[in-house]
Amino acid sequence: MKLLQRPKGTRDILPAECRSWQNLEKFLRDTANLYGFREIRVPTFEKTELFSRGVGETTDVVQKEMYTVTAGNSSFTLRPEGTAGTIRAILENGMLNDALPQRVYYILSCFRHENKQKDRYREFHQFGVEMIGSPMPSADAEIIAMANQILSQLGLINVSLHINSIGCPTCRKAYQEALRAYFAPVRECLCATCQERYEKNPLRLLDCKESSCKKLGLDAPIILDYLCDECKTHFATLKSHLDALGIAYEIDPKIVRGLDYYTKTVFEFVTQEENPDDSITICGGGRYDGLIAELGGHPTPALGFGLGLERLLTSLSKAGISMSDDFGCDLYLIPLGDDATQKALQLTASLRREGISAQTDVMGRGLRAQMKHANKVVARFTLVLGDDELKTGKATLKNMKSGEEIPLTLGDGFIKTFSDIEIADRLAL
RNA sequence: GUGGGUAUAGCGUAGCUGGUUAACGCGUCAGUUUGUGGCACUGAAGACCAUCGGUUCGAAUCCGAUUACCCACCCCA
Repeated sequence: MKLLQRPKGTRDILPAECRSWQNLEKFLRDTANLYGFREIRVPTFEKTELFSRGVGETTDVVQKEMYTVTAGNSSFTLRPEGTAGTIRAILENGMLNDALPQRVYYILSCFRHENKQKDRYREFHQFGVEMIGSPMPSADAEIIAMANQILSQLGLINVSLHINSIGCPTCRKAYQEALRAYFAPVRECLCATCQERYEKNPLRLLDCKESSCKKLGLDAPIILDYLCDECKTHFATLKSHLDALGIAYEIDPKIVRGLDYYTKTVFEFVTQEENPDDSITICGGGRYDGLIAELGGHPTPALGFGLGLERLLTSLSKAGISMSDDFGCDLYLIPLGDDATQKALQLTASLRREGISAQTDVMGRGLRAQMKHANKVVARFTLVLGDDELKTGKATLKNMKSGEEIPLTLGDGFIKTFSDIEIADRLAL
């Protein structure tokens, strides 16, 4: 029985749901193309060190959520996110020697060994884009605009864009000191985890859900006041670009992001819920100007975002937006008897060769049951193939939607005739 | 890793304080007289009541452990 149990935190995406995935993926690919992004496909696993260096040794993702295996003398890890491997591939293949910026996108699954909870899986799917080579705020604006277009074009109204700048290493250091100075007097009053945060990552002190800690943090210094001139200008220009694009945003000094490689701009698209604690991030990203140098490339600015497909799909269905569609077949052939069955096999084969989706009985059902089944699989037309039809070569095509019956002759012109009728019917919709 | 909840046919559920063949809806399959679906009606198949152990004359029902899932913390997509 254990055999029939999938690993914790994984999901089966069944045929009914796959239509939604396919449609969503197609939409994402098309949008990526509009913005000039080309697809890149990278390995599912990489050398472990790529992630510990790229994502950051101190992050939770690296410290306790990686699926790591040792094979031979090497350690490999299933990708916990898409950026590190993508950047590795771009550097390894010398893509930065080509015209900049490089724009790539990917649809892949990521793996994190953490506890399953609402909208979190151990294998989850992500659509991501990376733009490499531009230090300009206009690049930030384009990336954000793209994510924004995706969400709004899908009809997702109740998401809001939160942006922040976490500065460059220089100004972030100054800010961390300021935060420590601010919290130092009340340090004893913080919750246990915040005590740790004080030491390890003061930025996260502002992210605590404990109401007592929230209160203590109300008047805390915010990073935007500590940005260096360059970062400050960058952020201001980005805001003006977003205004010009008519993209609404909210400045949220609390966005920190869990991956170490971010610099300057960070942003999240978050669902709006009645209870703010129920809101969930469906898309997150930002600038990571230091990552490429960290991985051994020439210092090159870059940025991107990741969009969680599971989360996007649940948000869509919550909003009553369906990505699925009716999927059936164009013609269902209903053979009666052995001779007719063989004839139906031949006919469906040639119909399919002409690009017409055709099905026929493979269950040995009777007429009535076959009609029911044709209805079940959403056949647009049915055609009964019995002794009479085989003998006379005359048959009746039935439009399952309208009930209309159209006489036609089997034989050489049959497929062409059917094709014309089918196309006319499709256009009439 | 910590705390709370749930666990009954493919899916969604009922089964009250333990008592003979575990119920219902959806779905599946077959029929409703002869070659035409969607509706309706009739019937059938399908469950060792998560697993293991305990209490008891007797457990889906009570107790314990295990596992899985859900929710919260942490963190994130």
